[in-house]
Amino acid sequence: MIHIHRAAELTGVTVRTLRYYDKIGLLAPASKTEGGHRLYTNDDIKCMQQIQFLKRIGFSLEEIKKMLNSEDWDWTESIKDQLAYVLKEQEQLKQMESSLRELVHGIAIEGEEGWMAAIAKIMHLSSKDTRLKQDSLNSVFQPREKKLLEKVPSMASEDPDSLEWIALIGQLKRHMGAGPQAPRIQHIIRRMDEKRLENFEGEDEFIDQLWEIRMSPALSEKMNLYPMDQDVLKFMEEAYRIYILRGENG
Amino acid sequence: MIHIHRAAELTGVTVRTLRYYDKIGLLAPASKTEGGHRLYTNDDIKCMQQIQFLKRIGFSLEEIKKMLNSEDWDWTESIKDQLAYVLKEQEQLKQMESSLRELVHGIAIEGEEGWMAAIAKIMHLSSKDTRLKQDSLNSVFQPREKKLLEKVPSMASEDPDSLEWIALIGQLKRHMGAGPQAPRIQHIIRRMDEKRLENFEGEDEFIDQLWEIRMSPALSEKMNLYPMDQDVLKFMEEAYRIYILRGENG
DNA sequence: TATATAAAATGACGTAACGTCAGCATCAAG
DNA sequence: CTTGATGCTGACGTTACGTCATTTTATATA
Repeated sequence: MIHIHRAAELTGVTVRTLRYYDKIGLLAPASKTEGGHRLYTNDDIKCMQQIQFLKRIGFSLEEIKKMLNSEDWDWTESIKDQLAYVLKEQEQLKQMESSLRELVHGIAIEGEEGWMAAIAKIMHLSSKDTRLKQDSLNSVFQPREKKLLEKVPSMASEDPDSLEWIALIGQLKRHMGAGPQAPRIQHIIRRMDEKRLENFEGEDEFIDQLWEIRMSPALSEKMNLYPMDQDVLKFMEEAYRIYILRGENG
Repeated sequence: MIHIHRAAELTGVTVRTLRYYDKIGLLAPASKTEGGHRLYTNDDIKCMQQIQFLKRIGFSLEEIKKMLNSEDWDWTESIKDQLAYVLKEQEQLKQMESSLRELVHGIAIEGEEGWMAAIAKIMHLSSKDTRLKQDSLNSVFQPREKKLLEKVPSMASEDPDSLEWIALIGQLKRHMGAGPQAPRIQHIIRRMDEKRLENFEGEDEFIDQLWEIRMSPALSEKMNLYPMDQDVLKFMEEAYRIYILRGENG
């Protein structure tokens, strides 16, 4: 005979929870004192732990009650249902995660002041009509080039290559104040050039086309490329010019 | 001037929701008629869509209200928090999923009558030790070095420098197959070395210490550093050795 | 202008799983 | 018999609305 405080300790829940479960008829203690104090047995504790488990895998108290009460319960069915539900929840959370990462990347590059713009941009992208994006994509590129386009950094991606593009652009923006010939900037540019060669080798006319798109913010946004400010682009061009010149001379 | 039914259509929520948001002070319509009918403007609709977005990524109405009201809000902080929360939820759901799958398996083997036994087995797996972490951090580093530690890439970090570290490690891992002397690898290593000099100049013994921690996966994980596999570390050391040698010779 | 009808308003109650507080009863020890 | 610790019940609060029930307003037609 265990009183309620000890039972709460043993099962890891609060006293209130035990009383609540008693009240809703989920788990009544084996006996009570004359004064009405609840007295739990070891079996009650075990039952409680089972309830905790079923709760952890996502069943509601109402469902658990039904399961424990009815003798012949279709376990396979409810477990399958629950599995489907859990999988759906995971999908949703993944979407949330990707939206949040977009926001993180957006703010990292645009600075905190640009959050409103960042949200506006992302809102546009994550609106339910994904077909518009496909349409504009189809209108500009041929099938062969669409495969290449997948290698271009899109904001939501976690893949290391895309991630570094975003990181490099962010650093470029952050250190713009040092001027285009600063070593730190030149290192970034060199790294960008390396990556350009590695990822898009021999596809120069494709790159050119892409470049033009980036110069038009509206089009870039439609196509889900990471939007870059005009001043960053100008700065980048300038730094790149210097990089090429040094390469030719030294 | 749009009345409430149309506004509900445009934003994809119910009429009740709009009235509710008005009541709790989250979004009041721009004006009302004499009789008290709510009249929304286009700006109201846009605001509503922003609210919908913030809701979709998991913020509560209370949080959204605070965000929209206060002018200077720490977006990075709340977004980071939210991301952490979402990731934690995903972890939980994954655990649920695996438990559910085990249950399916268990019932398939034991038969429906054995479900009690199946649950008992699986219950064993779910213990909960989440202590430590701050402790281990305090025990290894002095205060001065903890400040430096903040510059080290942690998994939840959003700033471009940290992001690139993660991206570089990811790429290293991905292209390990090419061997340590491949140009692509050597470029990554060079970039890492540049960043090391830029971010941690003159803190060599700290770097060494960090390196040791990274060699111990358990400790590294506890401290929330980006987890690196042993083989990646070995590979990186080898590639770095080659990089240094080439620098000395050429 | 009177009326029929659609649409809008407010208010109350319900949800899931408890937390928190108030006020009173009971238990074990001294 | 007192006292302090513990337990009891009941009520209200939480989130983001859904679902009535009742009443008021807006608009179109006769």
